[in-house]
Amino acid sequence: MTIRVYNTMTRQKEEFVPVNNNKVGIYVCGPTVYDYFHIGNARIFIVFDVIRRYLEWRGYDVTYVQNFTDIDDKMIKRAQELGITVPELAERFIEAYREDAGALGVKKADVHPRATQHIEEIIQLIETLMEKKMAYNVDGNVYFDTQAYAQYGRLSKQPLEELEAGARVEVDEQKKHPLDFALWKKQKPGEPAWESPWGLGRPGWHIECSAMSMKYLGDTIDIHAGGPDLVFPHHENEKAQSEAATGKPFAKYWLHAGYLNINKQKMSKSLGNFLTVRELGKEIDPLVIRFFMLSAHYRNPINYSPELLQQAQSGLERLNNVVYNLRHLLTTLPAGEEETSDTEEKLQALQAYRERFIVAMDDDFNTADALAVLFDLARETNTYLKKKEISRTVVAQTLQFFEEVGSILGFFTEKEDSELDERINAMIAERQEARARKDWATADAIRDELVAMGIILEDTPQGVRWRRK
RNA sequence: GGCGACAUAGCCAAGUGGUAAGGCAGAGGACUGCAAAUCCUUUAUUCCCCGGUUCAAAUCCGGGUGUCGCCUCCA
Repeated sequence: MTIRVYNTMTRQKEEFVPVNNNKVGIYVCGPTVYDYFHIGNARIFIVFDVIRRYLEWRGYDVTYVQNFTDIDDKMIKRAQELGITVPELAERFIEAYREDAGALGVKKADVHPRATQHIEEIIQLIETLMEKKMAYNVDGNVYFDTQAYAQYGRLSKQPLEELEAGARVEVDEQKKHPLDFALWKKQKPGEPAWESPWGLGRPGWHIECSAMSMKYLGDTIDIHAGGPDLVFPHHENEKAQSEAATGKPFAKYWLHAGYLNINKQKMSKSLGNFLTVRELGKEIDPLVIRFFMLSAHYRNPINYSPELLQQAQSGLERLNNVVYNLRHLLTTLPAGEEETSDTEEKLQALQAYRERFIVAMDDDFNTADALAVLFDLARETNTYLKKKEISRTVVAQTLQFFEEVGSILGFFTEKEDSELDERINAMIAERQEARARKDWATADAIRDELVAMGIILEDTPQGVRWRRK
């Protein structure tokens, strides 16, 4: 079986074949660290985190790079507003990124390069472009010459004439062509700047990704990913400058997720209609946000509303419950019941679920379909757990499967907090005694007390089970 | 003006030629001391509309309508 991915470049699904055998290089355009990121940004981090984990699970040796843009106009402006330096600003929000992304279950990238730590590489790349006459310097500002690169516009499928006609960009008299973009920006008074062959200045936005991508992943990477609004001009420009410099394809597959909308409008900083993970995470388990994102295909637009998040929470709880139940049963099921008459049949059924999961994910990472497979298995498992004879082997392997796919999707990790367990168990024992003598009032009082502590009790044929929240 | 995406039940959502997955919510039932969790039943003769191709279309083609996005910093 092979994985198929939708490539923005060709506008169709293609068979996924890495450039170098088993090695896969992925570069995802990361955040500009001038503020907390919002749930629209979060979608990108989550979606490509899952794609990364899935490729790893499928046996690829993945190197995952996600940058931090720590110098640009917005950084400078925000630092001034807050009365701190640009590096201080960057530090603050990189730390915030780590916390928020971590809460969402997003793994750290193998490398999180920062633009300001790669000025040398950026300058070298610009020099290469100057030597090749693909860039020109006007009084300390260096621009990429889009007219010198024949393929410009191919990624975004934008005819050059139309881009020009529709351009509402303010005319920069220095540029030879309106579409030309800055590789190096001359320092303005009070701005951070670095030495360069063209004088003091700072890198343009697009060039940092090219330079860092090449440094960590080579001239041609397998997957270059980002938000849909990066297709043009950011990725188009990255592609142009990179390929102009190396003469090689920059990325084999271009992946772009869909928007996260709110009230049917794109959520964005500039529209001011955004909701940060930091804020929302106070009201709801951030993993619910993650589940919500994965409940639709990553390329489709999804609309945010509190009601939909509520739906997602219910759905995730259903899956969490079956995993809780399996874990609980594994601790209470007596030894010596490894197999029952239908063990073989159940294990085969489990194998079929595994295959369905793979088919779904192989098809352009269809997490919505993959979750449906888990819901089907959840129903079958719940039914099985009501039976008189339960095979320990089936329980263990079903749990193992849930935990395995959980490690791809980012769910079902066991939370440990043993310090409370003892007290909870004592209260449960006390309640059981009350129940034994049919003292329902005491039993219910203890249960209410536990609920107040965030513990939910369930009386099951296999004993009392408790879980958090 | 150019380019593009999307339109499936009350809500969310998969499905790209073979006769509508899954989740949430609702209703009824089972289980339970009561709950919780769970299970069963139930909710689209139909996939925005109109044509066409085909034995067969939600799926392909043409036209239309609607919503959104990109073309400017944005994930």
